[in-house]
Amino acid sequence: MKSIEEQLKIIKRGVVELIPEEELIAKLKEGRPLRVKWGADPSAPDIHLGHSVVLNKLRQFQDLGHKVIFIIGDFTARIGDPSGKSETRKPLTPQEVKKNAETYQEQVFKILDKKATEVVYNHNWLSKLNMEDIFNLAAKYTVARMLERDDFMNRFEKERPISIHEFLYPLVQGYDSVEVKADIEVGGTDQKFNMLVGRELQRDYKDKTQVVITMPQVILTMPLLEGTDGVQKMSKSLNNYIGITESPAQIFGKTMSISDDLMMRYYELLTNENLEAIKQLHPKEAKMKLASILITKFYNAKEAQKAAEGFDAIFKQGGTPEDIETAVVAKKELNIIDLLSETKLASSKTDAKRLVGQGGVSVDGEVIKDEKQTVSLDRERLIKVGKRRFLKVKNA
RNA sequence: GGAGAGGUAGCGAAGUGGUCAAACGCAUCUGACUGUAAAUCAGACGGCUUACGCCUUCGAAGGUUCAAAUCCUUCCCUCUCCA
Repeated sequence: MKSIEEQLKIIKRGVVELIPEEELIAKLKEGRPLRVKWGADPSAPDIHLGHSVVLNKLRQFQDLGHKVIFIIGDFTARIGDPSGKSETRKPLTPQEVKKNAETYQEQVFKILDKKATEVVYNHNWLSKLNMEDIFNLAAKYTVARMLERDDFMNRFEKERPISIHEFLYPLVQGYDSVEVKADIEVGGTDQKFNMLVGRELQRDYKDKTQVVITMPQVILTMPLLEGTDGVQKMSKSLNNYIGITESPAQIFGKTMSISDDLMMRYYELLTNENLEAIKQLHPKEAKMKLASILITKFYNAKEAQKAAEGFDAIFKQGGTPEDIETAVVAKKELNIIDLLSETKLASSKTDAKRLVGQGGVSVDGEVIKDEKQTVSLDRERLIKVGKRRFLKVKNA
């Protein structure tokens, strides 16, 4: 095991806040594998680069000999979180949760070391709490303190609804820390409040759980990664994400489309590259390198190489990518509009007409201007919509 | 329980009987320019139709009217103040 100093150096890389550092040092001095908690809600099992910031940190802990306790928030996912206003997230069935949780794990273990990870489901203890337990839990915190949380305060000030049970979420998450006897909890800066609640609850429940917790969990917050738009945090609902299960070509393309400023941010949070050295590169070269690093991480170096070559082929030489999907259409010949809508390249016929009218559609490299044009499928045709959507179409 | 305000397209926000498929902003999409970047500029942005036009949309359901996002009734939901 590395020295305390070495461990601290690695642990602190990229971290926003470490609360409190002295306690972490004290824990590290005990020389045992620490229990590092990380919780996830399996309602949308799609991990993207934003999540990977925290996952990388967890992996670092594992590489230092510590253990990750991965809590799958299946209980909370089943209840549903109504933070949106019109679209109350519908509660998931146990089957859905189970399926999501499995998918989630597959993705998580692209980054985490399975051997050093303990996977637990929080329904195991949460579903056993009775009304009395819940009252006790709820009594630990006050409304004023709950409203300290940014998210709640904002909504409160903007006169947006906050449901009572949402106040329970931080408590429940904190209670998880009690159950799993966490030494450290890692999360995004948006989780700071919830994680701090965990600290307090661990102190409060010290006697009840009969666990000797010398010190409550240490909090470690990681920055929230901006999405490809460079402004808002990466999230699936904003459609500004790069998912780790996306194809190498997609990851490459999306990475290339981010702004130069954002690129440096990604380098900082997602790689271990020397930032000064990167700044010396031509921005385009640097961006291609970043894309390759990411693909190597989620796939392998070969795929990264392939994606880079494919990218060059398309955009430098005006060619097309190699792995284009092929759609099969029943008819031998059909109108370009129908073709676009049937292959889902356009969301509707009106949309298809718009695209053609704006010169955004080409077949076998030829731009189609006339929306009445028919496309014969006597052989495979290559359809291109916009700058980066390709589809091969052939007759069945 | 009482009083008041409000629910409009992905989001924010105008619109208070016909000229409303609904201004404007953001997001998105397409084109130009580029490094498939950003920024900028131009255009599009409910659906169906070659088109005239037709159909569906303004919390929900009914109703008034030649005509409703706009008026009436009931219901659902949110916020504020009082208790």
